[in-house]
Amino acid sequence: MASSLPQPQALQLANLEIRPAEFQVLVEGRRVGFTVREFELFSMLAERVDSVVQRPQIYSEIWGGTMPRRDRSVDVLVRKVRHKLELAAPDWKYIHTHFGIGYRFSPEKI
Amino acid sequence: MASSLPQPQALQLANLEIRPAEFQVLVEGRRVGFTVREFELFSMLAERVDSVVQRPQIYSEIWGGTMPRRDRSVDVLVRKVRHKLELAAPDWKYIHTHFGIGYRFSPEKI
DNA sequence: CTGTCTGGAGAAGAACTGGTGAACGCCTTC
DNA sequence: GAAGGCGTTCACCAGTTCTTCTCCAGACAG
Repeated sequence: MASSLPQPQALQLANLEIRPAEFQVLVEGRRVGFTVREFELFSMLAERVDSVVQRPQIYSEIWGGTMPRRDRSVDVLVRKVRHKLELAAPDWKYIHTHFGIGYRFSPEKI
Repeated sequence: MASSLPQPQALQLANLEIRPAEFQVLVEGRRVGFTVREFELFSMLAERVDSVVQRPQIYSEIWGGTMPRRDRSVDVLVRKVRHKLELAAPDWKYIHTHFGIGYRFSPEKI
């Protein structure tokens, strides 16, 4: 029957298809396979394309509360997200580091 | 929101024939033998091929209301559906788990 | 060039989610 | 009223994910 589509809002961004309702991201049809946490990070950065998001802000949006000094959770999560994106799209770069500040999401083909 | 009545004749999907009017599914001619509940789960996933359906959504569509925390009804039902499908088509995989999210229906031959 | 600080990378243990088999209760049927 | 089918619940186990730790490379200041 299919009176309505499964994903009312699927976003397109560069070569990515983002399906918030499913916690899924597809690169040129291939499923990236983020976990829930990873998807949260990905989508919060993707919502702010091209702007640098500060580390403590990322922390508070995903974990809630204030980021403890010396906490590395954000870095580790960024690494995992980068890794999975690279597996799915080896010649693209999405998350850029801004030293001492935070991260910026900008899809760039190498 | 129980969708039960308006089903046309048989649908074909991969090696499956779905007969909504009879609550039955056939794999290459063999009857899978779902119960009503099992068929409900099967068909709600099958209607959304290739998209991940969240666990609570499955629950509310089949049982109605909100899924209680810790509830395992969906898992158990998925297992039964998987089991019967496997008996009927041992070298096919239909229902895929997305950890922490839900399930996705995509017929795949092994 | 050297020292210091920030982030990248890999790995181990903890915590959590889902898989699985079985028991239980409710109906229906014989 | 006994038996079987069905749906639900429970308990235990396995696999996945999250957190944390340690070590290393790169950036920046002096």
